[in-house]
Amino acid sequence: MTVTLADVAARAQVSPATVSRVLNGNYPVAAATRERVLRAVDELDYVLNGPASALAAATSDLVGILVNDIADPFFGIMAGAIQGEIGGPGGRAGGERLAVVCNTGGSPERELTYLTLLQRQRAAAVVLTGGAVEDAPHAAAVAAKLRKLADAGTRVVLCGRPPAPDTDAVALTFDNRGGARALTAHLLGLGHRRLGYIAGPVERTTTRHRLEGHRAALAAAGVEEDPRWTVYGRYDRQSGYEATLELLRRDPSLTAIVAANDSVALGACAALRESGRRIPEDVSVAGFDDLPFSIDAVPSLTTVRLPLAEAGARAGRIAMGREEPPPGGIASVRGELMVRGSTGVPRAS
Amino acid sequence: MTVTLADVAARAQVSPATVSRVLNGNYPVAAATRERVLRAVDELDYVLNGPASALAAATSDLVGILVNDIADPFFGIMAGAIQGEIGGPGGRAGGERLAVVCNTGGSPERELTYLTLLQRQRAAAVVLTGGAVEDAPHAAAVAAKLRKLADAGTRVVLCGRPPAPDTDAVALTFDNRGGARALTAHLLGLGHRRLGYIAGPVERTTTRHRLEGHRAALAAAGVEEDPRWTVYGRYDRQSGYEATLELLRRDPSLTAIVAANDSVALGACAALRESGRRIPEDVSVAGFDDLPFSIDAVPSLTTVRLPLAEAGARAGRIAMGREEPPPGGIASVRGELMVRGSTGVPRAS
DNA sequence: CACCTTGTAGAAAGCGCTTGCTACACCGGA
DNA sequence: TCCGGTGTAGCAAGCGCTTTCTACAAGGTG
Repeated sequence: MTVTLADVAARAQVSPATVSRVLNGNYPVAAATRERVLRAVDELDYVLNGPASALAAATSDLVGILVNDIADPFFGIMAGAIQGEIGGPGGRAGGERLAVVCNTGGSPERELTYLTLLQRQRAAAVVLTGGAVEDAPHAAAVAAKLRKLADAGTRVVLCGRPPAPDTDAVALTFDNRGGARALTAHLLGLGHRRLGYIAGPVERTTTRHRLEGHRAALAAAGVEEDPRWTVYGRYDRQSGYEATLELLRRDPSLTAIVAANDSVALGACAALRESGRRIPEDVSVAGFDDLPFSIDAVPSLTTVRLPLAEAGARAGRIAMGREEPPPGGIASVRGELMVRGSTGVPRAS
Repeated sequence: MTVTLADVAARAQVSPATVSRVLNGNYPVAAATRERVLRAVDELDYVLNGPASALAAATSDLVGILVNDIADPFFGIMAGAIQGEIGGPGGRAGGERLAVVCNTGGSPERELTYLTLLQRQRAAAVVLTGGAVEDAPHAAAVAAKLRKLADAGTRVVLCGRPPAPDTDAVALTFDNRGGARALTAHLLGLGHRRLGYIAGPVERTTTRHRLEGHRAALAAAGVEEDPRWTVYGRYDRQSGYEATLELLRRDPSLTAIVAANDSVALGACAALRESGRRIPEDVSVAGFDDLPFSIDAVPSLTTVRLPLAEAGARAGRIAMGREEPPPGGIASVRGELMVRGSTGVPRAS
């Protein structure tokens, strides 16, 4: 059998209650007694029974982190930063929490199921990252879940995700619109007038916001947009590759391609190169996020840097109650335009 | 208050035991009764109390996945694949498990702490990914933990990690040595004789194995190695950048650089380019892993493809008991040499 | 010296669920 | 009619911990 609290108590010649108190450090215990207990714990190699403890205390030390795609560094970086603050190991004494990353794969059902699972585990906090799915019933279901979680005492934080109305979830949103607008404005400033846009999945808020920013910039500059210039895809490299070929087929005279994110931009570069076009002499390319590899693209990628790690860390701290939530529970995190080699003045047409 | 089993039982006019049995589906319950219970569950919006359930049943539905760096796609891809098989949501009915990814940051202490945390939660299975740290005391501590976990009924699987002796953990190892050897042999075949090697952190098994493979290839070709040609670093881009500068300083006549992994190789490319060298005309570069972005490097990266997703999926299935472990509990997974544009014949010196 | 603090430790009542065992119908066969 | 299945459901005993309440000793105070 495994060692229990009672075994430790017997060995240390104290009551189980005392052992529990020593372990939790939330009650005065005489130094000598504590010593004895700790020695017994050590000798017996005792490990607390998490479920039992959670049941009795009606709280758990689990913190859930939901991500759309764990293989995507965008989420990996945020998750890492969040987890770093949650502490898990390495955190401040006693407050050892198990930060768990759940991969929804962008599927609404999985998202809900994971939330239920976390609710079932009575998680201490939940952090949802990345764009939400814009499906009314699903959004409502998620909001209801979040409300229920909050009611049960779980702290809910959204990181890089739009606020959830009717929920007291704290939201740290990325200013996707603003970033996209600045990016496209940069391109327009260089003289581009025929810009292709490779969007992400239609139903994602991130997709919509970035596209809106792009269009706002066009509108502000008085550039009329051709509907053929927008293609929807996924947030991965291959999607960028395919979408670019499609874009070129529709209008070979495009002088710039704005991608939904850096991975997509990389795919776009590959497609352009294969079609014999030079970057940026023939076509400029821009991404979004500024993931680590973007600077190593050739030419290096013009993009919008999102402070993924910083935002994640902050979300983590808020989830742990170690930092005040922003006023109103909502904060917008701005991106920074990184102008690099992949964008330049358009070729004289 | 939250809804409990008893509330559901009252509502459905049955005993708590019956409700439990309906929910777990491990005992015959009359269809009509089941119906009634399920309706009550639905109406009350009941969510099982995980800790209580785990305590009573002495098992939990948690599965832990330990990774060295969650922001690194190498781990992200594996973790995603493992999680996909673990099921979490989307898995087969009833078997809903919470697959949790824990980020050790490559720190031995964190690794141990996470293992303890998982042991505390009475995890159903644990998958450790990536290279282990080669520190005798630490290795022993981990082995002891793994043994204890196994004793407690937790299935332990190592994925992309060398077998742990004296442990009945199933191991799916990557053939780093063989892959590295093939890679360097390729370079030697092209005519290179002066090859720089950028290794990972010294204490990692992965680092050692890849380096050994590299040296084995050199030895087999009768090429004498200069100690100055090896530099140790981290597994990230910046490390590759810095190490390359160091390598060039030590010996500007190198005609090829073999990197510990693709990220490092990317950093190496950047450094070479900045120093005015062309790839592969002046210097060939090779990576390892074949992460998604490697094919988009310019020129695209010669590397060794590791079947990350496949291995992860297999590890996940084994962890779930849905696939037989390999004979002897150990399987070696081979990499595949991907020859691409970043390697070529050396310049005529 | 009685009395109240203060500091420590134990007794015991759960926390919400699972499950072995028991109980009760109801059925067909003897 | 009696009896041994067979199919369902309930009882109740925990699972291993936390925490309230109580107990007691020691020390200070009037």
